[in-house]
Amino acid sequence: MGIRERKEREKGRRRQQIMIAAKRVFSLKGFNKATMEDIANEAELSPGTLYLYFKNKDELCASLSLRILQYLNIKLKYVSSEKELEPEQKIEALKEAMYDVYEFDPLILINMLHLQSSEVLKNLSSQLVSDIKELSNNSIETMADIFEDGIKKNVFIDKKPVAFAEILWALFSGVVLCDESKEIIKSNKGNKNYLKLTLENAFEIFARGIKK
Amino acid sequence: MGIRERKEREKGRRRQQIMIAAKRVFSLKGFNKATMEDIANEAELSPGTLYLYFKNKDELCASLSLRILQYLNIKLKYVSSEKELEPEQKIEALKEAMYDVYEFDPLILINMLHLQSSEVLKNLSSQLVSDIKELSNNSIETMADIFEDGIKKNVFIDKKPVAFAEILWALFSGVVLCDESKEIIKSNKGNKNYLKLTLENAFEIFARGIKK
Amino acid sequence: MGIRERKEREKGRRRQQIMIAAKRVFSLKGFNKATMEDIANEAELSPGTLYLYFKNKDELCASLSLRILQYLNIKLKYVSSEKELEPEQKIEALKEAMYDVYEFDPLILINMLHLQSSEVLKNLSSQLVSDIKELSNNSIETMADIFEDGIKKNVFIDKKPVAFAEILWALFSGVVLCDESKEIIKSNKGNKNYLKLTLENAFEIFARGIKK
Amino acid sequence: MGIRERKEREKGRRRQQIMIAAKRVFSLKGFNKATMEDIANEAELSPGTLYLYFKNKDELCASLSLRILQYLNIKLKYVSSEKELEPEQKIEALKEAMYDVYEFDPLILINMLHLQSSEVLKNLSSQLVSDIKELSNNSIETMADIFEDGIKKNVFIDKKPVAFAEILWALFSGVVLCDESKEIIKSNKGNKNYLKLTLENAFEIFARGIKK
DNA sequence: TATGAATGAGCATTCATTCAT
DNA sequence: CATGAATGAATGCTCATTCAT
Repeated sequence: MGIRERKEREKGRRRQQIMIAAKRVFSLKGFNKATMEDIANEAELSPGTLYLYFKNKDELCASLSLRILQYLNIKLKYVSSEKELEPEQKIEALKEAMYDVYEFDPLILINMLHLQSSEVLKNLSSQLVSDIKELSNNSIETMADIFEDGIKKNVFIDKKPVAFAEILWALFSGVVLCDESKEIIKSNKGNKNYLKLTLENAFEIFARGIKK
Repeated sequence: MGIRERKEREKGRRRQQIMIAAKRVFSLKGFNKATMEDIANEAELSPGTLYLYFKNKDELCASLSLRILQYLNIKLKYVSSEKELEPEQKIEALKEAMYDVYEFDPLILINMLHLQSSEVLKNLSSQLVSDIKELSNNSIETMADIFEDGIKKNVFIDKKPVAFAEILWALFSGVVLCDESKEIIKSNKGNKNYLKLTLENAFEIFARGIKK
Repeated sequence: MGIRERKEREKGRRRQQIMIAAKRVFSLKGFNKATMEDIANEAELSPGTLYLYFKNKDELCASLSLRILQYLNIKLKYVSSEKELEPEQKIEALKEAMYDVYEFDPLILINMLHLQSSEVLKNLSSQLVSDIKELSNNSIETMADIFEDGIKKNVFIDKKPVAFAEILWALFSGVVLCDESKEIIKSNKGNKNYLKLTLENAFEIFARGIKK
Repeated sequence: MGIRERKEREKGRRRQQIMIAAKRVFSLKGFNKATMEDIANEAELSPGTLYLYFKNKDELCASLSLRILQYLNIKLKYVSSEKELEPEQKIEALKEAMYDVYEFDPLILINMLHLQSSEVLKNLSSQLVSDIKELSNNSIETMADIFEDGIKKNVFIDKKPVAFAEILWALFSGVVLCDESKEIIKSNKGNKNYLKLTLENAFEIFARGIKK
């Protein structure tokens, strides 16, 4: 292992250390009332050091979201690739994966919501923004794939895999989608109905589930 | 109508005016980056005036949540009381009600999430906190009633009405519940599993919905 | 006098109050070591109040330069307009004017130099930058006019009025010129020789002055 | 050459390398906005290394001034010692020398001005302070000598050699003198009129220069 | 010697809140 | 009631300087 490599790894460790501390402090005090000094104390580092690893407070927060997305993505990819599982088993595995994610970071929803503000996005590096968007899309697609598989094998009903993926997604990070609708609105090609449609799809699924 | 009454009504109008402005600003900048001055400008009032109608910024935010809860509650009560509707029609009406709520204030989710922070709760008057809790409970109960009705009439399967109510609730304001779990955790009588259970219930319902 | 007018005047007074305090503190500690809190204390105001009247520290400093330029400009305009003065008397008046300016604010040179940094210019409102440039140019032109007048009346030698104006100027605010050369360099139309030329002109004048 | 000597020379080289980098960075960003890290990057060294060669940032800056003063001093001494030159040729040579200095480091004026702050002087080693003062005085004296020479030979008018030296000096480093007046003011033995006198002298010379 | 990660004091700036008018 | 100028505590962030390697 070269020196460069070791340093890179060391740097990664520090970032983790800070993010874990941040997670603890955010969950205790909320994003706003948590100060960088709080986080530094929790990480047993000095305030200045935080800025060696994160450009600013918003970027630290967004990195927490990126981290959970990466974790989710790995889990989903793994479930999707398990060839020998039956569709229903895959759904079961998916369910477990989602639980895992929640266990890993119960704050996921709040973190994702915090990204919603365009004022926050201004403070993020474009790299980070595009990473988050890419992982979000990947996750939705992988979830959809899992359902597609069930449909192909005639175990699931048709038409709703994406809706299902989305309602799951909405539960965890609804706002990322919301953010995309904003862009659609901006570009004058769409309207505010995205979340409404998601809810509508969810209702249809619910409706089937509760009927005898 | 006495003078006192008229003044009371006038005061209510001003509060509405401010809340509408706050909603617009929050949706644009997010709760944290929105300043009281922004809101005052949007409301065409001076910053000082805001404090004649709301104790502080957190209470203004919480009042937005209370407002949407009141709106939701009226809608739900109305659906529940429609004796002549069949259970499936009631679900359909419920669905429309939820859409209405979303149309009325798409920010509901974020507002509710913001209440989660115990640091925020400290700043609220106990009156406001209890109002919100009461309306939250009423809404869940009314939703549950609607499903109960269907179960009694043998249109819906048994056991899941509350689960259904909760998943809906989770979609809109899950975090208020989450906040309660926090209190449970604090009092050392419970654990973090509330949202997990909600998700679990949701999965079961989903699972039925997608099976042939 | 309308209310608006009175407020405008009041605002101007506050700006003066702050600038006078800033001048005192800057002269005592230098621009960098002077803190906004120092200035606030000196002005018997709170730090926040400073930002109601000046966008940031750099803009407060630049405003000091603008202020002295305005003072200089008035003095010069007055000297230039005195029809009944002989050229030599005008030069004498100009000399007194320059002394006055120096008495008014001995820090002028340092303030002007501080503007030199492009990093500082970034922090200034474009309005302020253009005001400063305009007044600088006006001052040079008015000085040149005074010498022109002497030349026309065959009291002064030809060709050097602008050079003379510039050498005076260089003594007081050389860097503003320097800054303009920077722009010339940027636009690839010029080179770094502006100050050199100024010196060269000065030398020619000096040379004449010291010869028998 | 001994090892000690070679090391000393090596050390001098490093100091030069750093000062050259500092000069570049200062000219780009100004003294205040330039960071030690900027300078280290420009010098392709690490920040820590800078402190092996300079006690602190202020001392690095002052060393730049010292360097230019040394350069100037050598040039002046050489001009002064050229016995075979006529006074007017010496002035011409002096002029060239000043141009050279300006070419060598156009930032000289700003560097000198920065030394003005008594807060800066506190951070300098007394050795460095006395070196700068000595070289400053030497330079003025050498310039004065050059003019004296012309006066003795009846080529220049009497009385103004020091004034001329000072006006030149004021153009380049006026503030070092200014700084001395400050000390005089501090010790309650003098007043603020030094620069005023300098200007007055300059005016007299100018006045002669522009008359027919 | 050289490094560069870590430091932490210091500071500019913000903004919820107040209060004299 | 309404104002909005003033407040000043709070905090994000910087950067000269240090020190273990």
